[in-house]
Amino acid sequence: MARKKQYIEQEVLEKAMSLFWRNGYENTSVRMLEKEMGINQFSIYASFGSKQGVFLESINTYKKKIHRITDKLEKSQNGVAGIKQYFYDFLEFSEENNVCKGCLITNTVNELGQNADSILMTELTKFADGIKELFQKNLAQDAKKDIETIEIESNYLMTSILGISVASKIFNKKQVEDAIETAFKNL
Amino acid sequence: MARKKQYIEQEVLEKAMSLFWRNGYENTSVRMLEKEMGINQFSIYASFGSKQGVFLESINTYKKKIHRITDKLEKSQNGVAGIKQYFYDFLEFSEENNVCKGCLITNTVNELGQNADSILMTELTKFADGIKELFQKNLAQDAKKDIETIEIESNYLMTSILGISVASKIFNKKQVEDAIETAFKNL
DNA sequence: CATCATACTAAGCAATTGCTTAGCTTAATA
DNA sequence: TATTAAGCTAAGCAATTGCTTAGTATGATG
Repeated sequence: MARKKQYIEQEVLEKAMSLFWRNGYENTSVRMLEKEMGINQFSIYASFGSKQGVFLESINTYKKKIHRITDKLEKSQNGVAGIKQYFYDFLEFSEENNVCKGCLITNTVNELGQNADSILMTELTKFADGIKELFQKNLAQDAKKDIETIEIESNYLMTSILGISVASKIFNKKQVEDAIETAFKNL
Repeated sequence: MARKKQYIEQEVLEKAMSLFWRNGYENTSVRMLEKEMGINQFSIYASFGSKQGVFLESINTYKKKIHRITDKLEKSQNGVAGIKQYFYDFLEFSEENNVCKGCLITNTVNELGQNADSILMTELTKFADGIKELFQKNLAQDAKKDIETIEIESNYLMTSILGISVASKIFNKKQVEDAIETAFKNL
């Protein structure tokens, strides 16, 4: 017995996510969100509680979006080759309108660091841990690799994908591809 | 025939740099700079013109500070081993009070990206290009490496050091060292 | 000692920040 | 058709942003 929402939360979240992805958390104001999401501030606060709330949901939306390629990695049976494919998949994923935005999660950790709210930080860490596990799972498909090697190489891969994430925002495609190709010679 | 400044510009810049390094550009307000630098806003604007001006000088101060280790890389004659040493030197350099702040230049590029003012962007790019040249110079000390190999491997090294810079802010020392060791296995 | 260019203090500027609220519109129910 | 719970509009809140300025203190020179 009441009025219907004139917007779909998932739809406006996609737009919010895109804005946060491009500009970072602090450099995105609620006024900017208003314009991008196409709804009034009242509606933003009614649906998501706070700017932080919109961001948290944007992170979740991002996770759903990237799930397409993490899922592919999860199902891969090609060992290191599968991980390398994930690097290339990520490169394609982080691109939009020929603008490379890196990884929203990485960008956020890099921007907020220790200052990040603890609920948010938990979400970011959970994602990173998930990726590391996928790397380890795929590394373990090579029976020659023992536990310690897998630990070392997964640490290496985590650092590498961070590098790719940042590099993709500033270097050209050839340079990033050089990096990926050389990075996997070590495994 | 006038009053003397009660502060030394280089001294207050060190403090400003440290604050920007910890918090990033946007998350550092002029009020925070006031407190950290220990001088009034009037003095800040009299000496540096604007917040942007303080930041630009902070970048220069950073360059001078990091010159200690880039200079060591410049003088190195150990080829790839010299570059690996630079990675470890950087790790130590970016640490302060047991808090790892990464690289101020990298942090800034990552935060501001395309939105950075063009004068600032020029300074950032110049620094990155300088590092890449040093990598190439050291790679070239191995006579077996041809020009194309050097180009590819320097692109790889640039991406790697970016990764180390970000990783150092979130991962523990062992994890970052794993990354460095593996990164240099096959160069 | 008097001058006066420069430095310092602290108050205040408009603009923007995240967030709230008063008053109106909508639409499913009785 | 009248009721009413929910959504929407737009104005406005205090706090903070980067920056300025009026008034005062300083100290090397004449």
